[in-house]
Amino acid sequence: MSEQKISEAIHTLKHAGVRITPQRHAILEHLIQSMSHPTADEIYKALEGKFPNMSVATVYNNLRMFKEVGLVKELTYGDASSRFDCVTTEHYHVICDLCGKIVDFHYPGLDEVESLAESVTGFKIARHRMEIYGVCPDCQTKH
Amino acid sequence: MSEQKISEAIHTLKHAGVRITPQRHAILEHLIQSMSHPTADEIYKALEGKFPNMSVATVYNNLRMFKEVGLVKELTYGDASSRFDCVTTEHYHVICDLCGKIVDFHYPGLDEVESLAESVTGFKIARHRMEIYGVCPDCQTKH
DNA sequence: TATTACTTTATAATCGTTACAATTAGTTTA
DNA sequence: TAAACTAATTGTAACGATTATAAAGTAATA
Ligand SMILES: [Mn+2]
Ligand SMILES: [Mn+2]
Ligand SMILES: [Zn+2]
Ligand SMILES: [Zn+2]
Repeated sequence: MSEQKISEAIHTLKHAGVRITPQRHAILEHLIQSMSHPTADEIYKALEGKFPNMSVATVYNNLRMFKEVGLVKELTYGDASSRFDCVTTEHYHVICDLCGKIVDFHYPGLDEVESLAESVTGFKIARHRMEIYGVCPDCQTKH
Repeated sequence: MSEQKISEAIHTLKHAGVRITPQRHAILEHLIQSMSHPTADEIYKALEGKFPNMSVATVYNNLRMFKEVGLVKELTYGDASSRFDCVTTEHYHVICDLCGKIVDFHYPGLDEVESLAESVTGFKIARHRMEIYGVCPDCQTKH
């Protein structure tokens, strides 16, 4: 289960010459075990019981670090906070307009879109992002 | 040309019971004639010669208004400012990773992605967003 | 142990955006 | 037309997420 993933991640960090501090370990563990897409502040609040003195800057610092070594991806949205995803394999997200729930959505990739964009615009395309919006099953039943 | 579009937009506004103030007209005109995707601040700066006393709040207020009546769409990005697009027909954007240039990209729409997402997740899908990232022709030649 | 580099912490600063209250301008009513 | 009402603009304060900075703590190394 997630034990496996945590120790892999720690190995990656050690290999990158990064110290495994208690705070760092806890942030990583929370990210992996939560199975969700938490914001920096959600992580901060989730850990304040265990680390009453941890600074919110520590959460941000470490999330940036994790991004740099490829352990997490940042999902950015307009006004709201960024969310962080430790599933770094290619996938999309379906987001509920009402409650904000984010669900992973695996899809074959849109290579043809990229190659068409490349030929039409002359850009050298590197990647794309896509999110799909709607109303989740829970919110549908709640009227 | 854009004259046509401006008068159509003004008609829409009047129909919505909105006064056409000089500031409002200028913001609208700039949006339509610029043929680009300006930020609120870019609009503000572009008009400060003509309206030295205009408040930045006026730009934001009117952009929100335009959005509400469907004249413009807001493109939101992570950290950076929102950009505003007065082409409200369905299209995508190709964005340069180096200079930030935004180019329209028309593509048949991804209805199959939406319907697959709907069946897989149980969401009632309403829409999606997609952006494609790469390096623009200009930035490619500048090495 | 002394030195060094890394990490955390606390807090100030930044930036885009919005809220608010006062003022101005336009519209309707008497 | 004048008064009353409504909409819009302005200037500025506030907000919220994130980053910068400097001081203090901790681990690694010599
Ligand atoms: Mn995900
Ligand atoms: Mn566009
Ligand atoms: Zn929902
Ligand atoms: Zn470019």
